[in-house]
This record gives sequence, C-alpha cells and structure tokens, in this order.
Amino acid sequence: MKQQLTKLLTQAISRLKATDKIPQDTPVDILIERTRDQKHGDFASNLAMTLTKAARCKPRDLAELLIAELPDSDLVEKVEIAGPGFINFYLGKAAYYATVNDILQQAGKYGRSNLGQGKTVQVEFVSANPTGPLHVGHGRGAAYGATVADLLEAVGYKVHREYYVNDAGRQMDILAASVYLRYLDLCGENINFPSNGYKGDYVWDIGASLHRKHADALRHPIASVFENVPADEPDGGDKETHIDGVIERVKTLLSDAHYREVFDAGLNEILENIRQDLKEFGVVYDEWFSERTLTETNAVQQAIDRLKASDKLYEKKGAWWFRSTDYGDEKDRVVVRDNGQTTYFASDIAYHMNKLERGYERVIDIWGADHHGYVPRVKAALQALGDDANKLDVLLVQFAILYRGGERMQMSTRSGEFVTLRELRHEVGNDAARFFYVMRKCEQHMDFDLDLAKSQSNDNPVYYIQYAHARVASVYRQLEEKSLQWNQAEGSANLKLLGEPHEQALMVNLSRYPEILTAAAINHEPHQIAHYLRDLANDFHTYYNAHQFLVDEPELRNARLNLIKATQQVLANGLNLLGVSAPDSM
RNA sequence: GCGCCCGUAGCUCAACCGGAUAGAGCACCGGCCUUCUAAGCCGGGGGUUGCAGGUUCGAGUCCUGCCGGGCGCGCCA
Repeated sequence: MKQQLTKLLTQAISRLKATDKIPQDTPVDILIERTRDQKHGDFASNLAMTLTKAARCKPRDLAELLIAELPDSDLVEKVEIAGPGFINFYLGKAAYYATVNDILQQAGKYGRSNLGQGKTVQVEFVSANPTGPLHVGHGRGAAYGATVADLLEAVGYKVHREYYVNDAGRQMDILAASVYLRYLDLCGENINFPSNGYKGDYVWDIGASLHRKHADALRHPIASVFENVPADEPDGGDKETHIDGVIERVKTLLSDAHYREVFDAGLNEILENIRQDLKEFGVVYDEWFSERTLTETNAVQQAIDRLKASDKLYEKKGAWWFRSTDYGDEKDRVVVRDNGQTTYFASDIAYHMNKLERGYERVIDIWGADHHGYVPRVKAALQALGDDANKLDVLLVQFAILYRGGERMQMSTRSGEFVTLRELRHEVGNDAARFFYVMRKCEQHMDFDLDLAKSQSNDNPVYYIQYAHARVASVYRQLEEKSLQWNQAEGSANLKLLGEPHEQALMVNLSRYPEILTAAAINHEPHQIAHYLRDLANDFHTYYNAHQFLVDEPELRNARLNLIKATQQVLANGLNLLGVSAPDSM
C-alpha cells in the first residue's frame, strides 16, 4: 500500500516540477508513514513540510498544490491537509478487503518479498568457544541470530548460516588439560586441580568416557605432570603460568596422537552437545567452520603474507604488528607473537578474508557486546587487504543478565557455575525462551528474571499470541461440530459485511504485516515482529469477545471466517519467523 | 583516563531514515463466563523521556557538556 501511495505522490511532484512550482533540481525523498491516530487517516506524508524551503512556499499551501496534482486512485477515498502541513490519506474499505483475500491466497508467503533480490548474505552467530555448554548469554545470540537470518531470507536474501568453531588456541588446550586431569583422577591419581582449569561437571564426563575407552593406557604419574610447573595461585603463584605449565607437561608426556585424542574428545563431545542444544532450540546451521582448518590450509599464513607484502605489518620486540591505527583503531595489534605463534586475531583476519572470498555480497557477524572493541580492528584488516569493509556488518548483542531470587547469577564458564541454555529451555520452554530473547532490541541490556519467567509463565506474551492462534482453530472445530462448512468464496464475496470497528481495526493491522516484516528485516530488529504480533493478537481477542463468529446468516458467517482465518495465518507466519510454534489448541 | 552501548510510568520495555495528544505488558483498583477456550475482554489511576544547553516549522530521537549504569581497553580467546 505504501508503495502505491508513493507512486501517486511521485507523479504529483513531477507535475509540479513541470510547471516550475518546484525547482526542477529539487531532490525529493518521499516518506509515507502509518498514522498513529485513526483521526489522521491511514497514511500520512510530511512531504510538503520537507519541501517548504525549496518551493519557497508555506507547507500547507504546498500541500494543497500537491493534492491538486494527485492522480485519482480507487485505493484512496479522501485526502486531507492537517496540522502543520501533513498530507493525510484515507483509504477506501476495498483496500482492506483485498488484504484479507491476499492473505488467504498467499498463505505462508504473505508478507514475504523479494527486496533482497537473491543477494547472498552470510550470518555468523553464537560461535561460542567449544569449552563448555552454551549458557543463557549465548541463548540470546542464538535466538537473535537465527531470527535475523530468517527475516533476511523472508525478504528475498539468500542466507548462509554459519558457526565459527574456535577449535584452536589456548582455551582449547586448557580444556584438554582439564579433561586429562579428570581422567587421571579416575585412574586413581590424586589431583590438585588447577584454579584456572575448567571445573564443570561435563569435564568429568568427558574424562570418564576417555577412561572407559582407554582404561589406564594414557596414565602418567601425577608428580610427573606437575614436574617443574610453576605454583598455582593458592600457593602464591600465578594461575595463568601454572596452567600453561601444566599444558606443556601434558603435551610432553603424551604422544602427539594421544594429546590430539584427549583434545578432540573434549572438542567433539562439547561441540556435539552445542549442536544438539541449538537444534532443539530450532537453530540450525548451513556450516560449522573450523578455525583449525585455517591454519591447516595455510590461510592464516597467506593472510599474514599479504599484509606483509603491502607493508601493513611491522616488527617490534620480536612480534609482528598490524598497523590498524592507520584505519582508525586505537592501537596497532599483534598478529604474530614473539614466540612465533599467530594470535586469534590473525585467524580472524584469515576467516573474514575467507568469507569475502567465498563471494558473499553481505556478511553479518553477531557478537556479544563485550567484543565491541574488536570491531575496528577486523574492519581495518579487511580494508588493509583491499576488501570492502562496508560489506561487513557487526551486530552487537548486549548481555542477558540472569536473576534468580533477586540475585544476579554468575555466568563464568570456567567456574562451571552458570545456567545453561538447556536448563533455561527446560525451565521456561523453547517457545517462551525464543520469544523472550527477541522481544527487546539487541542493544538493550536484558534482565532475565528466572523466577518471573517460571512462576508467571501464563502471563508470558508468547502464550497470549499462541492463544489467539489456537482460538481460531477452535472456532473451526466448533464449526465442524455444528455440521457447518466454511465457504471461502462466499466469505470473500461478502467481506463488505465486515463493517464493525473491531473488524476494521483487525484488517488495518493485518495489512501492516508486510511493512513490519520488511522493516524488521532490513533493520535487523526481530522485536518489531514480536510487538506487532502482540498487537495483532490483542485485536483478535477484542474482536472475539465482542462478536460471535458462527452466526446464522451464512454470508456474514463466512466473511468472518475469512477474516479470522487470515488473522490466524498472519499470526502463524510471524510466530514461525520467530521460531515459535503456533499450536491449534492450548 | 579513553572508547562503545544504555538511561522513557512503581517494574520490564515500545515509539517506523526527526512528525501530530510519548504507548503496551506486569503490578494496583473496579466490572464481564447459560453463548465459538476467562491463558480472554472492558474501564481506571499513573510521565518535566537522567540534567543543562544547542540545531529547526517540529526533538524521546540529531549535536555539545555533565550525571548515573553496563561493557571493553593483553604478544588471552
């Protein structure tokens, strides 16, 4: 509808330009908005006000000129000037009857578009280190990322969903060492577990499966594992150097193959756990991209060489630094340490280079907000490599802070004291969790009160929306029990009988859905869908209470059945985009 | 100290590239089940949009400076 009105205004403008009422070269950006208040009609444009200066004319006078040049349209019933110079459009009822028919015809496709024209976009999200189960913080990234991806797909982009697996680096070595120590414990060794190791129960489990498979074959005396290792923190030492020392010893004692086996036991079990967890949450990926393959295929070295060749790196104190300050970063960043090892950042440069080499026209990274300082250096690297950094969008998701009993809960993976995503899902359900996570803008901090979500789950807006969907299904069950049938054609022919204010309001809201979906997709704002659905459900419940649908007159009955079927369809479409089920009974 | 995000009703949040009288839910008060599911509906009270300036026809929204909260500032990942 917006598009059609825009077309009308465009024609009016060009006619005014032709008569020099408006200078020919005036740039015109037509903005049409839904009105907030029915008194102002259905749509409004501020065009006359924005063109005031160029036309040297009062807004209201200009608005009058515009309206005079507006072509006729059967869509528009009335046009008025209001306030400081708004042009208000009042649509004829036929426009809304058409909406109901559209919805029933297009069904699951209603609201979708081809705005993206099949352009490829990669969405990378969650990408949590496989050092432990996903916690509730990751859950927000998962729900948000999955929905953003689905939204983009709904408006015509070709979407590739990807999880970047950090299966290399020090954190993974710490995990491997932790697993090995738990294994030794099960072999009967007496372990003083490092304060910086991973202490979660899942590490015990992995150690146990290792022990089931190898029995004592990988066992070494604990004394040799801690031989010459610097003291741990409780003993007056440093926990970082202590754990690094332990890792060194474990690597020395075990053969490469055995170390790799311990390492992979941890990695694979945790990754499988994450994969399953996300799948149950309705989050699936096209690709799990391994950081390790970047090293193995020499991609990291190639990226470094490329930067070196164009003088974007320099050597200082034995390390190689990237000149990210040349691109606006706060300081230069190390890519190769003085010990010869490449940094995580080096892998990330190679990874992002790889993303663009794969030909995506747009790349979206969804990160936790704590990584925001990282954005400038990644964009800097892309620029330095001669890529277009504007192809990359980094969306930062603020933390979800979990409260239980009014107390803020710790979410440290290392300590093993955290609420997992799985626990949350089991506690409040997948639907509620998915919905809650995307109810707020991603840059909003989120307070997630577990007690509230659990004890008052009936007040959860997701049930309110699902209930509206189920109620429609129930009406159709009643219809069947009364041995009546829904005649859609008859309903369609009698939509003009839907003159009640509740019916009008419902139809107006149904017609908004495509606009909401478009806006939510291009702005990466799933919460717009969530709020819209709440609104639509409200319109339906109000209507439901005010009027009987299964009336005796078949014309009116079928018209109403068409309307509520259309409503149910839009509710289902929206819920589906959010990864929330649309049940037929509750 | 520097950088990024946030500050809107008692609480949690909306407000469509700046638009008309800033809106919902929860909580609170009062009504509605003999009729398609009361997980619902109707009505009510609730606001100096953190503070102070600025930009303009118009500012919750943009700019500057403060105040308050979160996060980040490693040859960790």
